[in-house]
Amino acid sequence: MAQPDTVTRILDTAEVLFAERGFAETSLRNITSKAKVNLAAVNYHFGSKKALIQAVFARYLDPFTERFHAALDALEAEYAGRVIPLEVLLETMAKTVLDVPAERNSLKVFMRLLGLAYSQAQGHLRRYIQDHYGSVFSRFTDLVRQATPELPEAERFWRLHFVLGTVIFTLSGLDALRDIAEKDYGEHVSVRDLIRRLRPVVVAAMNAPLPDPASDSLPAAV
Amino acid sequence: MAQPDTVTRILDTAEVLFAERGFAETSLRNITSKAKVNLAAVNYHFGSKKALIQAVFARYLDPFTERFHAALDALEAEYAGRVIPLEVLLETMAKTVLDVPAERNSLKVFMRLLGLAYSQAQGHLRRYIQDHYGSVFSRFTDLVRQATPELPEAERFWRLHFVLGTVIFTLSGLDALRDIAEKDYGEHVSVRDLIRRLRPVVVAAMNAPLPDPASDSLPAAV
DNA sequence: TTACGTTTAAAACAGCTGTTTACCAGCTCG
DNA sequence: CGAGCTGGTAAACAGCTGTTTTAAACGTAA
Repeated sequence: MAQPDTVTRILDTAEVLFAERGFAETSLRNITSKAKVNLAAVNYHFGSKKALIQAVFARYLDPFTERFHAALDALEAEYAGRVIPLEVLLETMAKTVLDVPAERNSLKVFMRLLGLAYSQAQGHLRRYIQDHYGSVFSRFTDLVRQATPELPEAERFWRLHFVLGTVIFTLSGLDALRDIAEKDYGEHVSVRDLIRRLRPVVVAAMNAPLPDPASDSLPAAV
Repeated sequence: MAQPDTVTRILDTAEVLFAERGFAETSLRNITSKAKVNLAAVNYHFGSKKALIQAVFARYLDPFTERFHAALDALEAEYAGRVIPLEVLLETMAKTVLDVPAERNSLKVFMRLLGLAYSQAQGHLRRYIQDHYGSVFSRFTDLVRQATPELPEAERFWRLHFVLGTVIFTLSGLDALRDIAEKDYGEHVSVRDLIRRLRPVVVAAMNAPLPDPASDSLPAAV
């Protein structure tokens, strides 16, 4: 059995270690020794550790954006100008997210990486993701806007991030939570189980009644 | 006005740097030089970097658990055996969380730390928090159980973590999100604003309809 | 074959990491 | 007085970090 490409071996090993321990806690020597690759190969092929991190993300996000754009194209064609319901939009996103890493059976890794990217407050990664993949997100939020015309602009913005928090937080900490759930409720949950549970919660969150107008601070722009 | 204690100076500086850059990315030399304290002082007073990290958390969590227990005591006395409504429980928790760091005006730091603690998949911190502060959480979930008798055990467990994800995720990434919101919607949000927006969403999420039993509207992959 | 660019290998690089050591100031108490 | 303690200091420790350098092996084309 021919070993995969050196570049591929590095990426495969790096994404697992990054997901397990974080970026700063994973050294290039950890990666290269486990991948059975020479240390210098990383700098030769990727240039730097930062670039390697970005490459790990790109390997997930590039196919994701491509398929998500395609899925949205299909939806817009199907609905032919009519408003796409919110549930359909959310379902489509979930399907695409689940679909992309399925080939490598590594949804867990993907979600952990997203969680890490978010919890890295400052730095190159957030900028990189924003710059390279912000447009897909914009397109999605535009469609969500059309699907929820009754929501004020700012409210929709915040609610989208609320549910984003729920999903990333839950799926990125899945292993730890699953251990607790299994111990306390003797119930083994799969990722698919979890998404089934997430759906009604997310929909309810987006459709929640508007908050009371601010009482102890300036009223929001109405 | 005399400089604060060496121990306090270390803690004050450490919590800010940890919140800004994470634990691994913050060296003891970063902390001690900014705090104008000798490098060895950290190991002298705390023993190790790990212990310093735990001490930073303890300074928030110890007062929090104390007040939260007190607040729950008051609630149980007030309701005298009757079921405490879910909204009241959530409101009480929010108030306590807001109350604790108000003295140092550092709610933001507190939430960032919680987010970091959660995104650290493995390691000492999760164990430490679980061991030292798990009992308050258990008491709270017991009360939530009584307030939501219609929810299956496992469903309630997951929904609590869903909303926990929303809150921690949003508040710990507050600065970045606030910048976007301000730029796009010209609206400045305070933490209190955000909690006002969070309330109906969280309540709706907890009260969402139960998911379809193991339906398969999602493609079967994996 | 020679020649060439690509890929791997091992070693060295300077710099930073957490921790420990040895020492000193100032204090209290016998 | 000196012993003993506490808090603070500078220096050194061994080890790991990302990156670069040097050398060798490789496959392919002339």
